[in-house]
Amino acid sequence: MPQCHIRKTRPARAPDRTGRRSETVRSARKSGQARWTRRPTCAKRRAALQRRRMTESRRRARKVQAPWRQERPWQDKDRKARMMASGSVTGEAAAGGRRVVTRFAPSPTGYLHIGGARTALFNWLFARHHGGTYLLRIEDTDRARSTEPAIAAIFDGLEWLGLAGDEPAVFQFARSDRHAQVAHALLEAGHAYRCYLTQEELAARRECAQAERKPFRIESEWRDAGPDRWPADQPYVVRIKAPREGETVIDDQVQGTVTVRNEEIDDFVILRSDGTPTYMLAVVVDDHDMGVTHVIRGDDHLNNAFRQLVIIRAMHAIEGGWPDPVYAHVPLIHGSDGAKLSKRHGALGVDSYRDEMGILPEALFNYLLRLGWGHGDDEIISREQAVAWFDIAHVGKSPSRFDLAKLQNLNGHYLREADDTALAGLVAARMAGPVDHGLLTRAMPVLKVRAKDLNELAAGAAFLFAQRPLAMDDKAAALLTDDARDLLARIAAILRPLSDWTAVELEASLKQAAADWGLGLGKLAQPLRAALTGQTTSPGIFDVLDLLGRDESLARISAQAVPAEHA
RNA sequence: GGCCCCUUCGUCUAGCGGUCAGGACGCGGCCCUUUCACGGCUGAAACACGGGUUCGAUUCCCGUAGGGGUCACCA
Repeated sequence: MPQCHIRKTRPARAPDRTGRRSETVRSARKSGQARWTRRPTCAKRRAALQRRRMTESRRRARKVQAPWRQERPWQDKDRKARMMASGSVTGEAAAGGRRVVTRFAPSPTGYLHIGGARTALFNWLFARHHGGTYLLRIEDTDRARSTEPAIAAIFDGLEWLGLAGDEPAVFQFARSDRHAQVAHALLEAGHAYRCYLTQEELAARRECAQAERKPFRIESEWRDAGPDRWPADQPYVVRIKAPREGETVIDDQVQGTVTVRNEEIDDFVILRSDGTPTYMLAVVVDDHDMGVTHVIRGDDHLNNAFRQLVIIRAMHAIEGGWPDPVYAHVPLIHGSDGAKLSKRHGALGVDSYRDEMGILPEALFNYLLRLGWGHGDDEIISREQAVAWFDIAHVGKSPSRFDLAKLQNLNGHYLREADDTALAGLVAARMAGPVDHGLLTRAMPVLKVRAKDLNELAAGAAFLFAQRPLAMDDKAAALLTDDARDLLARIAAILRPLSDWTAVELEASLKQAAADWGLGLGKLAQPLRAALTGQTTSPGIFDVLDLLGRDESLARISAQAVPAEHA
């Protein structure tokens, strides 16, 4: 009984949320009315406006009669009936009792960018939360733009974030026969037609419409042409027959109820003149064949959803078993200046965050999760918590900006939490010379608290493996005055006979020395730090001494020490 | 331009008719401290605007302004 797709289980979000979302203000009439006041003499416009007003008041009435804050929509028989009558509704179809299947479907045009990564994350999370399946599909039908390295980069990035698919990825290009098969089924059933319009003709019409300042919509005269009129040996595309009356409404899990008049949807191409499928056809067929129940993607696809639904419903009419998927169109991520994310403002591939910026996957995961989704006041959210808490209902409707500072802050947190051995391995790869892993690992606890990315961590660790004579930075050099050098000589004399070279022991004797000399500990610590690390910032000085060990420490101190009498 | 969507501190967000509008990043101050961090405390900082509905709107409705998306034989 494939026709029954009414959801029997509780929906992903609470009914009251549904209500609020569904009552979202639509601005459908805005422009229409504005135009009306400006151009009152156009009868055609007046008629159109009238139509729109009627649909609007009908909608309003529907809202009043259906207080779905309290009632579950699918229990409201009137509402359901109204919706059936008024056209169609998606959202309550699909997944009725079925296992959740989501998918991430990037096109391999270079790298996995940050917006795509978040889409993948939401799909993964949603599937995990519902105990469903998360699939991957590479949309490589654009042969010119799809390359092996690009595909590898996407898998690589996903894996790094822990978002690899549950099954081997589907490659769209390999399925073009199946896509064409569906197109032909549509053709045979009369839901699609051969269109012999050339691209030149189309371009001319488009221009013409533009000249008259009228909206352009393809209206092919081939829509109803029978085989008797088909020109022989002429190339043709296959266009879907989109409905021309009524409206289509999508009950989007993020955007709420979105309604589009069917006259806005044109007869788009599903099969090119060379027989290859278009994206619009391919997604629909693949999603169906892969059993995708929930389509979670960027809201730049919201308009496409209405087109895709045309195909889905036509196929459902032909063979059944093509339920509307549940849609969730997630707002896009913008750059720090609010404009569309571009390479300039951090729309880098996730590999850049990993390789160049030294970001940990946990940090990016957490950051991306919080970008557009919230769970009360929670900021630090683990993978497990994310799976337990994630829901579409709390995905925001407005686009968000990418904030590098916050990502780095989060990264600092996960750095501090990270395992020292693992971290040492990561840092070692970023160090110039050879490193002692044992030493690096021992130093990690005091190093990682003062870094917010792996590069800073590597920079902070550099002193451990520096060769003498130590390079001094400007501030450190300025610190090593004659007085300071004399002090270093005296410190060396105190330290050299020490039997126990431990942080505790060192601290005790240096504090004693400072007291004996009537100096603050800082007076000793800063020159010592400069001599030992070549810098003015480092972990605690006793830790540095301890880490470096007796011989290396004394050697570095002696290298800078000059007793006063010799100065 | 048509269509669609969005609008709470600079940024990410909580908020579901009555809150001192909460948290986080960033920014300022203080504490801790040998430096730098970490940590703790603390301060400045927001409901785009205009109309309704209501005893009462950040919250519901309408509009204005601004922002975004989309309009291919690209995906």
